[in-house]
Amino acid sequence: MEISAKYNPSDIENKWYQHWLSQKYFRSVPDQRPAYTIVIPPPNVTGVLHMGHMLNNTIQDVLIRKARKQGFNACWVPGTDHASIATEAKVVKLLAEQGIPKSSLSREEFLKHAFEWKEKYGGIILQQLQKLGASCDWDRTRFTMEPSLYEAVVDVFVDLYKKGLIYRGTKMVNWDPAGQTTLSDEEVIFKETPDQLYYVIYKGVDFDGELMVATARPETIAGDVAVCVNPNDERYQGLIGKKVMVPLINREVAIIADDYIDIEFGTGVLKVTPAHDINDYNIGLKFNLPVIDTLNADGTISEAGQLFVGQDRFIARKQWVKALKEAELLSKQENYVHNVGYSERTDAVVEPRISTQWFMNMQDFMKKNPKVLSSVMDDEINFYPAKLKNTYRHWMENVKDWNISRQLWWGHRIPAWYSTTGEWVVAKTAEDAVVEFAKMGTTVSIADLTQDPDVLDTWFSSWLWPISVFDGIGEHADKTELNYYYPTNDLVTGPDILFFWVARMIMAGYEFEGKMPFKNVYFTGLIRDKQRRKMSKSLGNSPDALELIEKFGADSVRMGLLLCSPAGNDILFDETQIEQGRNFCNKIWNAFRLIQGWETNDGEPTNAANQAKTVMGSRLNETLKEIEQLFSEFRLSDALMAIYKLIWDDFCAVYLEAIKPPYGESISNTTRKEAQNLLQELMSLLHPYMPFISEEIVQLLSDGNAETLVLSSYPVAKEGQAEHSSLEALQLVTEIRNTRNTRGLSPKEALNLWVPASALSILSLQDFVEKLGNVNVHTDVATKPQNGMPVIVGTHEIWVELNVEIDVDKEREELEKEKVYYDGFIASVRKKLENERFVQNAKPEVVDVERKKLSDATDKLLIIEKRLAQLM
RNA sequence: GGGAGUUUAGCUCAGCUGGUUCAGAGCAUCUGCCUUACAAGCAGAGGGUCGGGGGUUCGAAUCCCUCAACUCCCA
Repeated sequence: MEISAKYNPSDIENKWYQHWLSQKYFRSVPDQRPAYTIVIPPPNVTGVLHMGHMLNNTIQDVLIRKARKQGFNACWVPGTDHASIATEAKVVKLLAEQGIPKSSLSREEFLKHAFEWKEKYGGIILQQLQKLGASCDWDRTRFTMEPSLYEAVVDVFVDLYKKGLIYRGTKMVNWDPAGQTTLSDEEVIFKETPDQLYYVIYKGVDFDGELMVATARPETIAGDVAVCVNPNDERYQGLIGKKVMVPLINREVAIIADDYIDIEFGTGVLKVTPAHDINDYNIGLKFNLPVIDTLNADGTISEAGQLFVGQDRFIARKQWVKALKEAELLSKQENYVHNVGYSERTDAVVEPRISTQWFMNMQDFMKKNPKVLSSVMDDEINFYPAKLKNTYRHWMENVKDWNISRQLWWGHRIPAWYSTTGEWVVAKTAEDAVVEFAKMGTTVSIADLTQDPDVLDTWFSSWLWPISVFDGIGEHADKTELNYYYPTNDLVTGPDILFFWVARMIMAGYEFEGKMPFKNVYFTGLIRDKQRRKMSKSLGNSPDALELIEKFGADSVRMGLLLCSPAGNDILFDETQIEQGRNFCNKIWNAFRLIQGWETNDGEPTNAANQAKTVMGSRLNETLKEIEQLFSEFRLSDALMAIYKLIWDDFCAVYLEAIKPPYGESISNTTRKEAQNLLQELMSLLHPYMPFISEEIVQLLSDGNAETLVLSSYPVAKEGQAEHSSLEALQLVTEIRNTRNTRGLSPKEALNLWVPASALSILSLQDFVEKLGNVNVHTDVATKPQNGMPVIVGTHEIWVELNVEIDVDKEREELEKEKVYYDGFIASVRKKLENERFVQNAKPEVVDVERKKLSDATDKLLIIEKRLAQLM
């Protein structure tokens, strides 16, 4: 059979994925085996696969595939998140393009459109994950708004309300004028923004003079209800209690004093606008000031704003500035950089706004669930990297009430019901609401009731995900599966949603299940480009994920991403990393080609082959142990590197070269079989990382009769196996090659080598060394020739015969250099050993090591000096 | 403004509680090879005052102080 010299992934990857699916290898149902569970961080229904998803899901796939092969009942639950605000915005935009304004639709009509949209686009990302090789149990695909998960969210709301942990209140909240909804504090992104600071003149009413107020927001002047100074500010001592005129609006307001005011900032005078700033709001409460809301929900000026009514706030700002200038009430303006809050979803500048919303009382919640914090701090839940524990604690200790209502239609509708008189109750259904009203002594009929129009924050459903995907929560909960799969094992996600999601899943886990939702959280880094910029659509620096898979194959992409991604570190993406993956695939492919291409004979294996087998077996065993250690620390990147080196260096460069028969000759059937078995084991080891090529090779090795690598058992290190060190033997081979290289000798010409009988570790691998170094080993040192040169390996003096003229001067020069080094080295070790304090204080092992260093170095120095003497 | 973290080879990163000839890996670079598995390859090699300064110690990349630069989180 002719095998292509290059590995071509695309056909192979599709073929195997379809096969795995059709055989239901990824399916998990509870049985007697221990479960190993991962729930996917549900991608947004509006999303398409990007680099971050690929990294994140590759890591999950590695973990779940390894667990599956290790005999766990591995269950990876996929699904999507309804992404309330982002999806609603998309649907609104799409409808607008069709000439349908949202306002022309009823809630039901709008939702019909939204669900159609979700059906059409919502699953794309999951299909894309299949290209990557994700071994999810697709039969378990869930969606945060499907009926049972929807019901769970409503039940949880009612439950928390009854427990007194949810309340309805009027507070200053974050308002997104583009999405026209409130946001939680976590959804506001603060960015340093260049702006202008305007110095506006407020004329005195009952005193001669004026006050200057520095503000970045002149368009809110109409909402001013006072100006405030610091009581200790000498400049304004006499003015406190007097009045000034609000510019252009001509409203008299009082000058009040509060030590909140920063004397240093601006002019030390603050205009108090309670409707549009949280600090002003607090001052307003303290001084019992009125609230004048000068903005509409969409960010335009309201009637109460008096001037420029209906204009957008930023246009109104310019108009205000112009008008102030014209009235000679603007003293100056200067550049000013400050932090401005932007909506995480729409990127609109967030407005502080007083509004009646639903909140979760986090202080009480945390008091009730101390494990939420302690489990992470005490490493019951492990964070990788652990440094994020600090961030977590800091947030938890300062946690604020969670605004959970959103003024949107796409989401879980809040189960609160209002009577015609404005009274309200929380109840799952209208029928229940009637009962609740009755308890309050109010008789209402269902027809009198209006349900709260708002929906819940998306994270108020996502936080249940590890429980709700197993239908383990809510009125119709069936805990059979939950009891088996929960707590889940690992969660893989980005640090950017530590608070949004990870923290809240932990909260939900303890509140509703009394148990942690997962044991380990692996935080991936962000993927950046080579210049350390974030990948973004606007920069256009994000490669198309599917194109990459198309071009290089999923295995290569997976490897390229993982090789450079220690936990928590950002990844600087560079296509050359993927090329490394591709090169590795090609290397494996060619190793396979070599083995398959050999003609076999019935003879015994050569000594070299037997020795190579010992060496390889030893390296494999060591690497298996190393990999288990690395996995236990979630060092997936290092584990992959260990496998890479095992295959490339130990298997290909050493083992295969050692067993390879001379050109045109056949190989012992036994040896070839051993090589095939080794390759199969290596592929099994690699499979979690590179599932496609490994499966292809293993099936080709067995003509398709091998058990699938998806399910076959993962290689296990043999305990107590005596490891055979090939270190000195391989070092000798390198020295021989180096000797050849520097003297321009052909690798084809065999050299004679004299090895002393004391060099046991080398002589035990004599044939192996002869094969790899192309040398003939002699042990009778007395017969060594004069025209040779010594090679020092460990403390052994090995002699190579050279049939070329030796450049004595150069030889001597090099030896002199080495002599200088060893002289210095010996001196430093001696100094250490002669230091009594060292010998007394250091651990005995350490002292012994130093003594060994001294004696080894002395031996080497002797060899060097002897050789130098010969060259004189 | 408050807090956390980072700084080791050209690049990306390992180096755990101070002590193996400890300064390492991969990639990149350089040299020599079209050796019939693989040039997407083979065989070798070079490269770092461990951010600066100070300290503790017999001994510091590792511990302490200080300065600098960068990153993230929170207000």
